[in-house]
Amino acid sequence: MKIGELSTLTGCSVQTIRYYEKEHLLPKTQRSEGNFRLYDDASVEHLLFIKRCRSLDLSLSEIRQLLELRYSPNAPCDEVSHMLSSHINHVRARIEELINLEDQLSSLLHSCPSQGTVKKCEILKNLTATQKIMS
Amino acid sequence: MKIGELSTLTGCSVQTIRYYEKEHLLPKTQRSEGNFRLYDDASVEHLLFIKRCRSLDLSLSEIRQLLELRYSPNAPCDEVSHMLSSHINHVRARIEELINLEDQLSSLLHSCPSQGTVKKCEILKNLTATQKIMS
DNA sequence: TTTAAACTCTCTAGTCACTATAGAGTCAAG
DNA sequence: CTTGACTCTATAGTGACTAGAGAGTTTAAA
Repeated sequence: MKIGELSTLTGCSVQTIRYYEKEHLLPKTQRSEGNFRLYDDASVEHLLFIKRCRSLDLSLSEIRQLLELRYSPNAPCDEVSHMLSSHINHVRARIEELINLEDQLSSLLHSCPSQGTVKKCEILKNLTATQKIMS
Repeated sequence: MKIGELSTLTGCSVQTIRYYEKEHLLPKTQRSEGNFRLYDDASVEHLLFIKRCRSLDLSLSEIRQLLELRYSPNAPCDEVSHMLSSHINHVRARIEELINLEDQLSSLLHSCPSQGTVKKCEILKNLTATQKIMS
């Protein structure tokens, strides 16, 4: 199959597929006489693996490592779970940050009744000088 | 004061300050005879305003809008709170996404006892084919 | 007075994971 | 034989910086 079909089968855009090849996440494929890339079912599976990893917010370099492991059946499995758990830690930390952020933003929003002019806006005042926001 | 002092007073790197100027978040300053940028207390305050907004994850273009409002004392204050609340919505949505992600990652991690080799690794298996992960 | 260190300047390129073009070539159907 | 859909490579753009080169300026010590 050509790149367009691979694209519709996997939901990855054509440019993304070419980009993954350039980044060595997909191996270089055979080419047709007219220099079109040719793929097979294994390519679909391979690309779906990548896509699934991306949907879990793994970086391309993490995915590169996973792909290497994937094709090294006798490597110890620790590395996989280790990578995953450190990734989970990142996600958790980010959630904490965002929850904190949401708190601050809410306080800020409620500090102004949102009537009148900018001159008296408590939001802008709070943004200006203080590090603490009164709620 | 010169850019280095502004940098230490605000905690913004020198490059960042120059970048903000280029992006019109900071006005162009006076220059010394030797072409060094010269700042005053108002610059410190201005930059701290930007920094505070950045710490709330507002984009530079949002901050540009806020800065404009800040110097338009008679503008209605609605715009400020409107921007803020739509930003809060973004943050909340992102939190939801990440919590979902964390669930998936945890399930995935627990699907493998993390002993033995890659060949039998349930994580890689789950990443490969299925869209659902068994927990 | 010299000179070395510390600072500043502009300009350019790199980061990440794509996305969007331009301009050219290939292929199948009508 | 031409039209349209597809593909190719190469390049530039995104956001918010960061890092570096290579040059000029200032300040302090020797």
